[in-house]
Amino acid sequence: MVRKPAKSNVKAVSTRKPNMREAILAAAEELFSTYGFNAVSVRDIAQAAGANPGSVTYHFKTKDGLLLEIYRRHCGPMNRRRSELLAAARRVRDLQDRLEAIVRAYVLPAFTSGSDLAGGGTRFTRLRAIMSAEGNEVVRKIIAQTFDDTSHAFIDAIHESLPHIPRTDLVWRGHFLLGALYYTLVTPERVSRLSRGSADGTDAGHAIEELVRATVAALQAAPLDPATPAPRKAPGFAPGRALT
Amino acid sequence: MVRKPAKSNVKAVSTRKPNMREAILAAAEELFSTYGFNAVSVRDIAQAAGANPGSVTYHFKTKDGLLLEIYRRHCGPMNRRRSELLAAARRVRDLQDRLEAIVRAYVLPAFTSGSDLAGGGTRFTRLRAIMSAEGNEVVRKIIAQTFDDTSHAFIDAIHESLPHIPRTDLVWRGHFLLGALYYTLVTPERVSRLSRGSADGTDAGHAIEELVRATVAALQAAPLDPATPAPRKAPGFAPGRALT
DNA sequence: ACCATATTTGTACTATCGTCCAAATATTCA
DNA sequence: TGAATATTTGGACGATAGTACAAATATGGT
Repeated sequence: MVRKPAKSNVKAVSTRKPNMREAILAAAEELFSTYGFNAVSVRDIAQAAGANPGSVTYHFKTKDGLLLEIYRRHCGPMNRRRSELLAAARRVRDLQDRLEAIVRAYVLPAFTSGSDLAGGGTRFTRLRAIMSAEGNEVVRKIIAQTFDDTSHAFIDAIHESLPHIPRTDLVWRGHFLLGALYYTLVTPERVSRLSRGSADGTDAGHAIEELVRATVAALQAAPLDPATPAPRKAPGFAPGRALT
Repeated sequence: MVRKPAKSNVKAVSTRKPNMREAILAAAEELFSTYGFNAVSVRDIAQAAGANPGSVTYHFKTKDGLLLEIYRRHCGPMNRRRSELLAAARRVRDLQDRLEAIVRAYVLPAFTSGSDLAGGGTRFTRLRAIMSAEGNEVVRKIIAQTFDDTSHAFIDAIHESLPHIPRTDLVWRGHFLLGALYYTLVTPERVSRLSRGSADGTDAGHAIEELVRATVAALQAAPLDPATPAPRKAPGFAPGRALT
Protein backbone atom coordinates (compact mmCIF):
# COMPACT_ATOMS: atom_id res chain seq x y z
CA MET A 1 0.00 0.00 0.00
CA VAL A 2 1.14 3.49 -0.69
CA ARG A 3 2.36 5.01 2.50
CA LYS A 4 2.45 8.62 3.54
CA PRO A 5 5.71 10.11 4.84
CA ALA A 6 4.35 9.44 8.30
CA LYS A 7 6.94 10.28 10.88
CA SER A 8 4.55 10.76 13.73
CA ASN A 9 6.29 9.64 16.88
CA VAL A 10 3.32 10.46 19.05
CA LYS A 11 1.24 7.53 20.11
CA ALA A 12 -2.46 7.58 19.41
CA VAL A 13 -3.36 8.45 22.97
CA SER A 14 -5.86 11.11 22.04
CA THR A 15 -8.68 8.86 20.95
CA ARG A 16 -9.55 5.87 23.05
CA LYS A 17 -11.42 3.28 21.09
CA PRO A 18 -14.42 1.93 22.98
CA ASN A 19 -14.52 -1.09 20.72
CA MET A 20 -11.28 -1.84 18.98
CA ARG A 21 -12.67 -4.81 17.13
CA GLU A 22 -15.17 -2.60 15.33
CA ALA A 23 -12.52 0.00 14.59
CA ILE A 24 -10.32 -2.64 12.99
CA LEU A 25 -13.21 -3.92 10.92
CA ALA A 26 -14.06 -0.43 9.72
CA ALA A 27 -10.46 0.38 8.86
CA ALA A 28 -9.98 -2.89 7.03
CA GLU A 29 -13.15 -2.42 5.05
CA GLU A 30 -12.13 1.06 4.01
CA LEU A 31 -8.58 0.07 3.06
CA PHE A 32 -9.48 -3.17 1.29
CA SER A 33 -12.19 -1.48 -0.75
CA THR A 34 -9.78 1.25 -1.77
CA TYR A 35 -6.47 -0.49 -2.42
CA GLY A 36 -7.49 -4.12 -2.70
CA PHE A 37 -6.80 -7.03 -0.39
CA ASN A 38 -3.27 -7.84 -1.48
CA ALA A 39 -2.01 -4.27 -1.37
CA VAL A 40 -3.02 -3.68 2.23
CA SER A 41 -1.02 -5.15 5.09
CA VAL A 42 -2.25 -6.08 8.53
CA ARG A 43 -0.02 -3.35 9.86
CA ASP A 44 -1.68 -0.79 7.61
CA ILE A 45 -5.04 -1.77 9.03
CA ALA A 46 -3.84 -1.71 12.61
CA GLN A 47 -2.35 1.73 12.18
CA ALA A 48 -5.50 3.11 10.54
CA ALA A 49 -7.57 1.73 13.39
CA GLY A 50 -5.17 3.00 16.04
CA ALA A 51 -4.58 -0.54 17.13
CA ASN A 52 -1.69 -2.90 17.56
CA PRO A 53 -1.01 -5.44 14.81
CA GLY A 54 -1.32 -8.16 17.40
CA SER A 55 -4.89 -7.12 18.11
CA VAL A 56 -5.86 -7.91 14.58
CA THR A 57 -4.54 -11.42 14.97
CA TYR A 58 -6.26 -11.73 18.31
CA HIS A 59 -9.69 -10.78 17.02
CA PHE A 60 -9.64 -12.33 13.57
CA LYS A 61 -6.85 -14.87 13.69
CA THR A 62 -5.72 -14.29 10.09
CA LYS A 63 -5.96 -11.66 7.40
CA ASP A 64 -8.36 -13.90 5.52
CA GLY A 65 -10.44 -14.21 8.67
CA LEU A 66 -10.75 -10.45 8.80
CA LEU A 67 -11.97 -10.38 5.22
CA LEU A 68 -14.40 -13.17 5.98
CA GLU A 69 -15.88 -11.26 8.91
CA ILE A 70 -16.40 -8.18 6.73
CA TYR A 71 -18.37 -10.27 4.27
CA ARG A 72 -20.36 -11.88 7.07
CA ARG A 73 -21.35 -8.47 8.35
CA HIS A 74 -22.74 -7.26 5.06
CA CYS A 75 -24.05 -10.26 3.17
CA GLY A 76 -27.00 -10.87 5.46
CA PRO A 77 -28.42 -7.33 5.58
CA MET A 78 -27.78 -6.67 1.91
CA ASN A 79 -29.48 -9.83 0.69
CA ARG A 80 -32.34 -9.36 3.13
CA ARG A 81 -32.88 -5.87 1.80
CA ARG A 82 -32.76 -7.22 -1.73
CA SER A 83 -35.33 -9.88 -0.95
CA GLU A 84 -37.70 -7.32 0.54
CA LEU A 85 -37.40 -5.00 -2.42
CA LEU A 86 -37.71 -7.88 -4.84
CA ALA A 87 -40.88 -9.12 -3.16
CA ALA A 88 -42.36 -5.65 -3.37
CA ALA A 89 -41.31 -5.31 -7.00
CA ARG A 90 -42.97 -8.60 -7.91
CA ARG A 91 -46.29 -7.17 -6.80
CA VAL A 92 -46.14 -4.27 -9.26
CA ARG A 93 -48.96 -4.70 -11.78
CA ASP A 94 -47.63 -2.97 -14.89
CA LEU A 95 -45.10 -5.20 -16.60
CA GLN A 96 -42.76 -2.40 -17.62
CA ASP A 97 -42.88 -0.83 -14.17
CA ARG A 98 -42.37 -4.20 -12.57
CA LEU A 99 -39.25 -4.90 -14.58
CA GLU A 100 -37.82 -1.55 -13.61
CA ALA A 101 -38.69 -2.14 -9.97
CA ILE A 102 -36.93 -5.49 -10.06
CA VAL A 103 -33.75 -3.98 -11.47
CA ARG A 104 -33.93 -1.21 -8.91
CA ALA A 105 -34.32 -3.78 -6.16
CA TYR A 106 -31.09 -5.36 -7.32
CA VAL A 107 -29.12 -2.14 -7.67
CA LEU A 108 -30.28 -0.06 -4.71
CA PRO A 109 -28.94 -2.22 -1.86
CA ALA A 110 -25.57 -2.22 -3.55
CA PHE A 111 -25.36 1.51 -2.92
CA THR A 112 -26.98 1.76 0.48
CA SER A 113 -26.50 -1.18 2.77
CA GLY A 114 -28.62 -1.69 5.81
CA SER A 115 -25.64 -2.06 8.13
CA ASP A 116 -24.03 1.28 7.46
CA LEU A 117 -25.74 4.43 6.34
CA ALA A 118 -22.89 6.65 5.15
CA GLY A 119 -21.92 4.88 1.97
CA GLY A 120 -21.52 1.53 3.70
CA GLY A 121 -23.23 -0.34 0.92
CA THR A 122 -21.10 1.39 -1.64
CA ARG A 123 -17.94 0.55 0.21
CA PHE A 124 -18.81 -3.11 0.51
CA THR A 125 -19.88 -3.39 -3.11
CA ARG A 126 -16.63 -1.77 -4.18
CA LEU A 127 -14.83 -4.32 -2.07
CA ARG A 128 -16.71 -7.13 -3.79
CA ALA A 129 -15.78 -5.64 -7.15
CA ILE A 130 -12.11 -5.55 -6.29
CA MET A 131 -12.18 -9.03 -4.81
CA SER A 132 -13.79 -10.43 -7.94
CA ALA A 133 -10.84 -9.08 -9.87
CA GLU A 134 -8.16 -10.18 -7.42
CA GLY A 135 -9.69 -13.59 -6.86
CA ASN A 136 -9.52 -14.66 -3.22
CA GLU A 137 -10.30 -18.17 -2.08
CA VAL A 138 -12.27 -17.16 1.00
CA VAL A 139 -14.44 -14.83 -1.01
CA ARG A 140 -15.05 -17.42 -3.68
CA LYS A 141 -16.76 -19.72 -1.22
CA ILE A 142 -18.95 -17.00 0.24
CA ILE A 143 -19.99 -15.77 -3.17
CA ALA A 144 -21.09 -19.16 -4.39
CA GLN A 145 -23.11 -19.97 -1.29
CA THR A 146 -24.54 -16.54 -0.58
CA PHE A 147 -24.98 -14.53 -3.74
CA ASP A 148 -25.93 -17.18 -6.27
CA ASP A 149 -29.30 -17.77 -4.63
CA THR A 150 -30.08 -14.08 -4.81
CA SER A 151 -28.93 -13.90 -8.39
CA HIS A 152 -31.18 -16.79 -9.36
CA ALA A 153 -34.13 -15.20 -7.61
CA PHE A 154 -33.65 -12.01 -9.59
CA ILE A 155 -33.16 -13.81 -12.88
CA ASP A 156 -36.33 -15.79 -12.25
CA ALA A 157 -38.26 -12.64 -11.45
CA ILE A 158 -37.01 -10.96 -14.59
CA HIS A 159 -37.86 -14.03 -16.60
CA GLU A 160 -41.44 -13.80 -15.34
CA SER A 161 -41.65 -10.25 -16.67
CA LEU A 162 -39.99 -11.21 -19.94
CA PRO A 163 -41.11 -14.78 -20.60
CA HIS A 164 -40.39 -14.58 -24.33
CA ILE A 165 -36.66 -14.10 -23.72
CA PRO A 166 -34.61 -17.23 -23.06
CA ARG A 167 -33.15 -17.49 -19.59
CA THR A 168 -29.68 -17.72 -21.04
CA ASP A 169 -29.88 -14.23 -22.47
CA LEU A 170 -31.17 -12.90 -19.18
CA VAL A 171 -28.25 -14.47 -17.36
CA TRP A 172 -25.86 -12.70 -19.69
CA ARG A 173 -27.61 -9.37 -19.30
CA GLY A 174 -27.78 -9.67 -15.56
CA HIS A 175 -24.09 -10.44 -15.62
CA PHE A 176 -23.47 -7.28 -17.61
CA LEU A 177 -25.47 -5.33 -15.06
CA LEU A 178 -23.27 -6.52 -12.24
CA GLY A 179 -20.14 -5.73 -14.22
CA ALA A 180 -21.36 -2.23 -14.99
CA LEU A 181 -22.30 -1.72 -11.37
CA TYR A 182 -18.91 -2.87 -10.14
CA TYR A 183 -16.99 -0.80 -12.64
CA THR A 184 -18.96 2.31 -11.76
CA LEU A 185 -18.08 1.93 -8.12
CA VAL A 186 -14.43 1.15 -8.78
CA THR A 187 -13.77 3.79 -11.40
CA PRO A 188 -16.33 6.56 -11.00
CA GLU A 189 -14.01 9.41 -11.92
CA ARG A 190 -13.68 7.99 -15.42
CA VAL A 191 -17.27 9.06 -16.06
CA SER A 192 -16.50 12.56 -14.84
CA ARG A 193 -13.42 12.70 -17.05
CA LEU A 194 -15.04 11.45 -20.25
CA SER A 195 -18.14 13.59 -19.81
CA ARG A 196 -15.83 16.59 -19.41
CA GLY A 197 -17.42 17.52 -16.12
CA SER A 198 -21.04 17.37 -17.27
CA ALA A 199 -21.56 14.25 -15.18
CA ASP A 200 -20.35 13.24 -11.74
CA GLY A 201 -19.37 9.60 -11.60
CA THR A 202 -19.49 9.60 -7.83
CA ASP A 203 -23.11 10.75 -7.67
CA ALA A 204 -24.76 7.56 -6.47
CA GLY A 205 -28.28 8.74 -7.20
CA HIS A 206 -27.50 9.61 -10.77
CA ALA A 207 -25.51 6.42 -11.30
CA ILE A 208 -28.45 4.35 -10.12
CA GLU A 209 -30.88 6.04 -12.48
CA GLU A 210 -28.57 5.67 -15.47
CA LEU A 211 -27.86 2.07 -14.62
CA VAL A 212 -31.52 1.17 -14.20
CA ARG A 213 -32.52 2.88 -17.41
CA ALA A 214 -29.79 1.21 -19.45
CA THR A 215 -30.34 -2.21 -17.89
CA VAL A 216 -34.09 -2.28 -18.42
CA ALA A 217 -33.56 -1.48 -22.09
CA ALA A 218 -30.87 -4.13 -22.40
CA LEU A 219 -33.07 -6.77 -20.77
CA GLN A 220 -35.91 -6.01 -23.18
CA ALA A 221 -33.76 -6.35 -26.28
CA ALA A 222 -34.64 -9.08 -28.72
CA PRO A 223 -32.95 -12.36 -27.80
CA LEU A 224 -30.06 -13.68 -29.81
CA ASP A 225 -31.07 -16.00 -32.61
CA PRO A 226 -31.27 -19.43 -30.98
CA ALA A 227 -29.76 -20.94 -34.12
CA THR A 228 -26.55 -19.08 -33.51
CA PRO A 229 -24.71 -19.09 -36.82
CA ALA A 230 -21.36 -18.56 -35.05
CA PRO A 231 -19.88 -17.02 -38.19
CA ARG A 232 -16.28 -17.13 -37.03
CA LYS A 233 -15.11 -19.61 -34.47
CA ALA A 234 -13.66 -17.37 -31.80
CA PRO A 235 -11.24 -19.13 -29.50
CA GLY A 236 -12.42 -19.72 -25.97
CA PHE A 237 -10.87 -17.85 -23.14
CA ALA A 238 -10.49 -18.70 -19.52
CA PRO A 239 -8.10 -17.53 -16.86
CA GLY A 240 -5.81 -20.11 -15.37
CA ARG A 241 -7.41 -19.91 -11.97
CA ALA A 242 -10.88 -20.64 -10.71
CA LEU A 243 -12.64 -17.33 -10.40
CA THR A 244 -15.44 -15.77 -8.43
CA MET B 1 0.61 -15.95 -5.75
CA VAL B 2 -0.55 -19.43 -4.96
CA ARG B 3 2.34 -21.77 -5.36
CA LYS B 4 2.36 -25.42 -6.27
CA PRO B 5 4.31 -27.86 -4.10
CA ALA B 6 7.09 -27.47 -6.64
CA LYS B 7 10.16 -29.31 -5.50
CA SER B 8 11.74 -29.67 -8.87
CA ASN B 9 15.48 -29.70 -8.40
CA VAL B 10 16.14 -30.14 -12.07
CA LYS B 11 17.21 -27.04 -13.89
CA ALA B 12 15.28 -25.95 -16.94
CA VAL B 13 17.90 -27.15 -19.35
CA SER B 14 15.47 -28.85 -21.68
CA THR B 15 14.08 -25.77 -23.40
CA ARG B 16 16.48 -23.09 -24.48
CA LYS B 17 14.77 -19.79 -24.93
CA PRO B 18 15.80 -18.08 -28.14
CA ASN B 19 14.52 -14.78 -26.76
CA MET B 20 14.27 -14.66 -23.02
CA ARG B 21 12.94 -11.14 -23.00
CA GLU B 22 9.86 -12.23 -24.94
CA ALA B 23 9.39 -15.25 -22.73
CA ILE B 24 9.42 -13.07 -19.66
CA LEU B 25 6.92 -10.69 -21.18
CA ALA B 26 4.60 -13.53 -22.11
CA ALA B 27 4.83 -15.11 -18.68
CA ALA B 28 4.25 -11.81 -16.92
CA GLU B 29 1.25 -11.04 -19.08
CA GLU B 30 -0.27 -14.40 -18.37
CA LEU B 31 0.34 -14.27 -14.63
CA PHE B 32 -0.67 -10.63 -14.15
CA SER B 33 -3.88 -11.11 -16.08
CA THR B 34 -4.72 -14.15 -13.99
CA TYR B 35 -3.70 -13.28 -10.45
CA GLY B 36 -3.30 -9.51 -10.59
CA PHE B 37 -0.19 -7.40 -10.37
CA ASN B 38 0.25 -7.39 -6.60
CA ALA B 39 -0.21 -11.11 -6.16
CA VAL B 40 2.51 -12.07 -8.62
CA SER B 41 6.16 -11.76 -7.69
CA VAL B 42 9.09 -11.19 -9.99
CA ARG B 43 10.31 -14.62 -9.01
CA ASP B 44 7.02 -16.17 -10.08
CA ILE B 45 7.41 -14.60 -13.48
CA ALA B 46 11.02 -15.65 -13.82
CA GLN B 47 10.19 -19.21 -12.93
CA ALA B 48 7.28 -19.36 -15.36
CA ALA B 49 9.52 -18.02 -18.10
CA GLY B 50 12.35 -20.38 -17.23
CA ALA B 51 14.53 -17.39 -16.47
CA ASN B 52 16.53 -16.04 -13.60
CA PRO B 53 14.97 -13.32 -11.45
CA GLY B 54 17.93 -11.14 -12.24
CA SER B 55 17.10 -11.30 -15.92
CA VAL B 56 13.80 -9.62 -15.28
CA THR B 57 15.54 -6.72 -13.61
CA TYR B 58 18.09 -6.61 -16.40
CA HIS B 59 15.51 -6.32 -19.18
CA PHE B 60 12.85 -4.21 -17.50
CA LYS B 61 14.62 -2.60 -14.56
CA THR B 62 11.60 -2.75 -12.25
CA LYS B 63 8.36 -4.67 -11.88
CA ASP B 64 6.45 -1.56 -12.88
CA GLY B 65 8.67 -1.28 -15.95
CA LEU B 66 7.65 -4.78 -16.95
CA LEU B 67 3.99 -3.87 -16.65
CA LEU B 68 4.60 -0.72 -18.65
CA GLU B 69 6.19 -2.66 -21.46
CA ILE B 70 3.23 -5.04 -21.63
CA TYR B 71 0.90 -2.08 -22.05
CA ARG B 72 3.18 -0.56 -24.67
CA ARG B 73 3.05 -3.74 -26.67
CA HIS B 74 -0.71 -3.91 -26.84
CA CYS B 75 -2.06 -0.37 -26.73
CA GLY B 76 -0.86 0.58 -30.19
CA PRO B 77 -2.19 -2.42 -32.14
CA MET B 78 -5.45 -2.54 -30.22
CA ASN B 79 -6.29 1.12 -30.70
CA ARG B 80 -5.21 0.99 -34.32
CA ARG B 81 -7.55 -1.91 -34.90
CA ARG B 82 -10.31 -0.04 -33.15
CA SER B 83 -9.78 3.03 -35.31
CA GLU B 84 -9.95 0.96 -38.48
CA LEU B 85 -13.13 -0.77 -37.44
CA LEU B 86 -14.65 2.47 -36.24
CA ALA B 87 -13.89 4.19 -39.53
CA ALA B 88 -15.54 1.34 -41.40
CA ALA B 89 -18.51 1.40 -39.07
CA ARG B 90 -19.03 5.12 -39.60
CA ARG B 91 -19.55 4.43 -43.29
CA VAL B 92 -22.50 2.10 -42.69
CA ARG B 93 -25.61 3.68 -44.16
CA ASP B 94 -28.41 2.26 -42.05
CA LEU B 95 -28.49 4.01 -38.68
CA GLN B 96 -29.34 0.91 -36.67
CA ASP B 97 -26.72 -1.14 -38.44
CA ARG B 98 -24.20 1.62 -38.01
CA LEU B 99 -24.74 1.81 -34.26
CA GLU B 100 -24.28 -1.92 -33.97
CA ALA B 101 -21.15 -1.77 -36.10
CA ILE B 102 -19.71 0.94 -33.87
CA VAL B 103 -20.30 -1.08 -30.74
CA ARG B 104 -18.81 -4.11 -32.41
CA ALA B 105 -15.78 -2.07 -33.39
CA TYR B 106 -15.27 -1.24 -29.75
CA VAL B 107 -15.78 -4.74 -28.42
CA LEU B 108 -14.07 -6.92 -31.01
CA PRO B 109 -10.46 -5.76 -30.55
CA ALA B 110 -10.81 -6.35 -26.84
CA PHE B 111 -11.18 -10.06 -27.58
CA THR B 112 -8.76 -10.48 -30.44
CA SER B 113 -5.74 -8.21 -30.43
CA GLY B 114 -3.58 -7.73 -33.45
CA SER B 115 -0.40 -8.62 -31.61
CA ASP B 116 -1.36 -12.09 -30.49
CA LEU B 117 -3.84 -14.39 -32.15
CA ALA B 118 -4.54 -17.02 -29.54
CA GLY B 119 -6.56 -15.04 -27.07
CA GLY B 120 -3.94 -12.31 -26.79
CA GLY B 121 -6.51 -9.56 -26.88
CA THR B 122 -8.55 -11.32 -24.25
CA ARG B 123 -5.55 -11.69 -22.00
CA PHE B 124 -4.58 -8.07 -22.24
CA THR B 125 -8.14 -6.85 -21.70
CA ARG B 126 -8.41 -9.05 -18.64
CA LEU B 127 -5.21 -7.50 -17.41
CA ARG B 128 -6.65 -4.04 -17.91
CA ALA B 129 -9.74 -5.09 -16.01
CA ILE B 130 -7.72 -6.31 -13.06
CA MET B 131 -5.49 -3.26 -13.09
CA SER B 132 -8.48 -0.94 -13.04
CA ALA B 133 -9.56 -2.66 -9.85
CA GLU B 134 -6.13 -2.79 -8.24
CA GLY B 135 -5.22 0.75 -9.23
CA ASN B 136 -1.60 1.04 -10.32
CA GLU B 137 0.10 4.38 -10.84
CA VAL B 138 1.93 3.39 -14.03
CA VAL B 139 -1.28 2.13 -15.59
CA ARG B 140 -3.19 5.24 -14.61
CA LYS B 141 -0.95 7.43 -16.72
CA ILE B 142 -1.12 5.17 -19.75
CA ILE B 143 -4.89 4.90 -19.55
CA ALA B 144 -5.47 8.62 -19.46
CA GLN B 145 -3.14 9.36 -22.36
CA THR B 146 -3.93 6.38 -24.55
CA PHE B 147 -7.47 5.17 -24.04
CA ASP B 148 -9.36 8.37 -23.40
CA ASP B 149 -8.89 9.55 -26.99
CA THR B 150 -10.31 6.29 -28.28
CA SER B 151 -13.20 6.45 -25.85
CA HIS B 152 -14.06 9.96 -26.96
CA ALA B 153 -13.94 8.94 -30.60
CA PHE B 154 -16.42 6.15 -29.96
CA ILE B 155 -18.73 8.31 -27.89
CA ASP B 156 -18.72 10.93 -30.62
CA ALA B 157 -19.49 8.32 -33.26
CA ILE B 158 -22.34 6.95 -31.17
CA HIS B 159 -23.64 10.45 -30.60
CA GLU B 160 -23.79 10.96 -34.34
CA SER B 161 -26.00 7.91 -34.65
CA LEU B 162 -28.13 8.94 -31.68
CA PRO B 163 -28.15 12.74 -31.79
CA HIS B 164 -31.29 13.02 -29.71
CA ILE B 165 -29.61 11.48 -26.67
CA PRO B 166 -27.46 13.76 -24.52
CA ARG B 167 -23.77 12.99 -24.54
CA THR B 168 -23.81 12.54 -20.80
CA ASP B 169 -26.11 9.55 -21.03
CA LEU B 170 -23.95 8.05 -23.74
CA VAL B 171 -20.87 8.43 -21.55
CA TRP B 172 -22.62 6.52 -18.79
CA ARG B 173 -23.78 3.78 -21.12
CA GLY B 174 -20.37 3.45 -22.71
CA HIS B 175 -18.95 3.18 -19.23
CA PHE B 176 -21.38 0.39 -18.44
CA LEU B 177 -20.29 -1.38 -21.60
CA LEU B 178 -16.67 -1.35 -20.54
CA GLY B 179 -17.60 -2.57 -17.08
CA ALA B 180 -19.65 -5.41 -18.50
CA LEU B 181 -16.84 -6.30 -20.88
CA TYR B 182 -14.25 -6.34 -18.12
CA TYR B 183 -16.41 -8.36 -15.78
CA THR B 184 -17.15 -10.94 -18.44
CA LEU B 185 -13.46 -11.46 -19.04
CA VAL B 186 -12.58 -11.60 -15.37
CA THR B 187 -15.42 -13.80 -14.19
CA PRO B 188 -16.70 -15.80 -17.14
CA GLU B 189 -17.48 -18.95 -15.21
CA ARG B 190 -20.14 -17.08 -13.26
CA VAL B 191 -22.23 -17.04 -16.43
CA SER B 192 -21.80 -20.76 -16.85
CA ARG B 193 -22.77 -21.32 -13.23
CA LEU B 194 -25.88 -19.13 -13.18
CA SER B 195 -27.12 -20.41 -16.52
CA ARG B 196 -26.76 -23.93 -15.16
CA GLY B 197 -24.60 -24.98 -18.07
CA SER B 198 -26.84 -23.67 -20.83
CA ALA B 199 -24.31 -20.94 -21.57
CA ASP B 200 -20.54 -20.94 -21.67
CA GLY B 201 -19.10 -17.77 -20.19
CA THR B 202 -15.75 -18.40 -21.80
CA ASP B 203 -17.16 -18.56 -25.32
CA ALA B 204 -15.81 -15.31 -26.73
CA GLY B 205 -17.99 -15.35 -29.81
CA HIS B 206 -21.16 -15.74 -27.81
CA ALA B 207 -20.09 -13.17 -25.26
CA ILE B 208 -19.49 -10.62 -28.00
CA GLU B 209 -22.91 -11.15 -29.54
CA GLU B 210 -24.70 -10.88 -26.22
CA LEU B 211 -22.72 -7.82 -25.26
CA VAL B 212 -23.36 -6.06 -28.56
CA ARG B 213 -27.05 -6.82 -28.49
CA ALA B 214 -27.51 -5.62 -24.92
CA THR B 215 -25.38 -2.52 -25.41
CA VAL B 216 -27.13 -1.35 -28.57
CA ALA B 217 -30.45 -1.59 -26.77
CA ALA B 218 -29.10 0.26 -23.75
CA LEU B 219 -27.68 3.04 -25.90
CA GLN B 220 -31.03 3.51 -27.64
CA ALA B 221 -32.99 3.81 -24.41
CA ALA B 222 -34.74 7.09 -23.74
CA PRO B 223 -32.47 9.57 -22.00
CA LEU B 224 -32.92 10.40 -18.35
CA ASP B 225 -35.16 13.36 -17.74
CA PRO B 226 -32.82 16.37 -17.95
CA ALA B 227 -34.71 17.95 -15.09
CA THR B 228 -33.55 15.28 -12.72
CA PRO B 229 -35.86 15.42 -9.73
CA ALA B 230 -33.27 13.68 -7.53
CA PRO B 231 -35.99 12.33 -5.26
CA ARG B 232 -33.73 11.29 -2.44
CA LYS B 233 -30.32 12.84 -1.98
CA ALA B 234 -28.04 9.83 -2.11
CA PRO B 235 -24.64 10.42 -0.57
CA GLY B 236 -21.72 10.67 -2.96
CA PHE B 237 -19.14 7.97 -3.03
CA ALA B 238 -15.53 8.02 -3.95
CA PRO B 239 -12.60 5.82 -3.08
CA GLY B 240 -9.79 7.37 -1.16
CA ARG B 241 -7.35 7.02 -4.01
CA ALA B 242 -7.22 8.40 -7.47
CA LEU B 243 -8.44 5.70 -9.77
CA THR B 244 -8.01 4.64 -13.36
C1' DA C 1 -10.88 -4.83 46.64
C1' DC C 2 -10.08 -9.07 44.44
C1' DC C 3 -9.77 -12.46 41.05
C1' DA C 4 -10.73 -14.37 36.53
C1' DT C 5 -11.03 -13.18 32.10
C1' DA C 6 -10.55 -10.34 27.95
C1' DT C 7 -7.85 -7.47 25.52
C1' DT C 8 -3.75 -4.92 24.21
C1' DT C 9 1.12 -4.45 23.71
C1' DG C 10 5.76 -5.17 22.15
C1' DT C 11 8.61 -8.04 20.10
C1' DA C 12 10.33 -11.85 17.53
C1' DC C 13 10.26 -15.40 14.00
C1' DT C 14 10.40 -16.97 9.42
C1' DA C 15 9.28 -16.22 4.63
C1' DT C 16 9.17 -13.56 0.74
C1' DC C 17 9.42 -9.24 -1.47
C1' DG C 18 11.85 -5.97 -5.20
C1' DT C 19 16.18 -4.81 -6.42
C1' DC C 20 21.12 -4.93 -6.88
C1' DC C 21 25.74 -6.65 -8.28
C1' DA C 22 29.89 -9.12 -9.51
C1' DA C 23 31.13 -13.13 -11.80
C1' DA C 24 30.14 -16.41 -15.44
C1' DT C 25 28.63 -17.25 -19.94
C1' DA C 26 26.78 -16.20 -24.86
C1' DT C 27 26.79 -13.57 -28.65
C1' DT C 28 28.38 -10.44 -32.19
C1' DC C 29 31.46 -8.44 -35.36
C1' DA C 30 36.04 -6.76 -37.06
C1' DT D 1 39.90 -16.06 -33.73
C1' DG D 2 39.74 -12.52 -30.36
C1' DA D 3 37.97 -8.55 -28.35
C1' DA D 4 33.81 -6.02 -27.20
C1' DT D 5 29.35 -6.37 -25.86
C1' DA D 6 25.04 -8.49 -24.29
C1' DT D 7 22.93 -11.57 -21.42
C1' DT D 8 22.43 -14.86 -17.69
C1' DT D 9 23.50 -16.48 -13.26
C1' DG D 10 23.44 -17.02 -8.27
C1' DG D 11 23.68 -14.86 -4.29
C1' DA D 12 22.97 -11.01 -1.36
C1' DC D 13 20.75 -6.78 0.64
C1' DG D 14 17.34 -4.41 3.43
C1' DA D 15 12.39 -3.99 3.82
C1' DT D 16 8.16 -5.79 4.75
C1' DA D 17 4.94 -9.51 4.95
C1' DG D 18 1.69 -12.63 8.14
C1' DT D 19 1.60 -14.70 12.29
C1' DA D 20 2.76 -16.22 17.13
C1' DC D 21 3.45 -15.48 21.97
C1' DA D 22 4.53 -13.97 26.59
C1' DA D 23 4.05 -10.05 29.37
C1' DA D 24 1.35 -6.06 30.52
C1' DT D 25 -2.95 -3.91 31.11
C1' DA D 26 -8.02 -3.21 31.18
C1' DT D 27 -12.50 -4.99 32.37
C1' DG D 28 -16.39 -6.96 34.81
C1' DG D 29 -18.60 -9.75 38.32
C1' DT D 30 -18.56 -10.87 43.31
